[in-house]
Amino acid sequence: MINLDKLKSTGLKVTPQRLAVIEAFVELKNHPTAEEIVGFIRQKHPNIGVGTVYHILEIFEEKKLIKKVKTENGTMRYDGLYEHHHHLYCEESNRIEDYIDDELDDLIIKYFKNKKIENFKIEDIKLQINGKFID
Amino acid sequence: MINLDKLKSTGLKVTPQRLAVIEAFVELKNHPTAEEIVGFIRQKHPNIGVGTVYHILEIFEEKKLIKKVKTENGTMRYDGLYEHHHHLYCEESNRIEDYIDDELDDLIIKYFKNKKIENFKIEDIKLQINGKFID
DNA sequence: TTCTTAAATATGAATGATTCTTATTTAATA
DNA sequence: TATTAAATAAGAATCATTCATATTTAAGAA
Repeated sequence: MINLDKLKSTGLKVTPQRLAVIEAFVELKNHPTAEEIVGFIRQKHPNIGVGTVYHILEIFEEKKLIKKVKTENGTMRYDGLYEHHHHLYCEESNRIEDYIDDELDDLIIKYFKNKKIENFKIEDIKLQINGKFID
Repeated sequence: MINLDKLKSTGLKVTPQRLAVIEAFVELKNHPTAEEIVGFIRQKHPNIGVGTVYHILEIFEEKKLIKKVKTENGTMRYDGLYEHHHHLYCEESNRIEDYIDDELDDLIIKYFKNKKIENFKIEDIKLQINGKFID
């Protein structure tokens, strides 16, 4: 998950707005949209600009601190976890959770060691696991 | 792949515009955007409305004739193949190809028969296979 | 500490894909 | 052939995102 140290290690300037975006990722669960992040931050910093947040998110993505998550309806959501992982989706509730499973990754890697896809060189495989959360 | 018979079997009206959208799916490869579909159709039917195409695509999706494909940059693309399948993506060229692999599906289903995900009931699993096309 | 400067931010206008509204037309059927 | 619900064309409206610009600021240098 994104944090201050990771931000510092990129060489980017540490600004109150960037700290606020990081805080938003820590506090907000479920892969927030840009608007949700702005809403969260405005509780404490009412003057943050929407454009600024979009800009910060873009920069953070470039620096591999966060990932964009495309959703069914088109609006972007953002994931504070950059490292390789999969997603659990519930279309009903719109909830998204990260799913990490090294054993599964191994299984799939092994599978594609034997069975090549013609005309395609695989670099990365992500699973979109659709279903329902039970709680 | 979508075709006239499938359209008829939904009970929807068969209109020239809908036939043209079906033709666009058959002719255009690589999961076209709404704009690309409009462009293709306008070669023969210059007066088709953009809103009409969006409306047809929405209806077709509801009736399970096509699928929406979300892309990295946000604009929707459409897939004339509805049946369960995976996608090969190349971020460089923006090309998307369908990938069908029953053996792989079996493997994954078996895996999740043993290893349940806590608090989640799986309904469907799709793979996003990122890499490069070689031709 | 103060200065310097490139980088970051706020603001609001612009864009572009998609949706909506409304009047008109048409496919299907009786 | 007449009827009618559904489909379409046209263009306005929306909404997320991007862009342009003037202002401010973080971080390193002096």
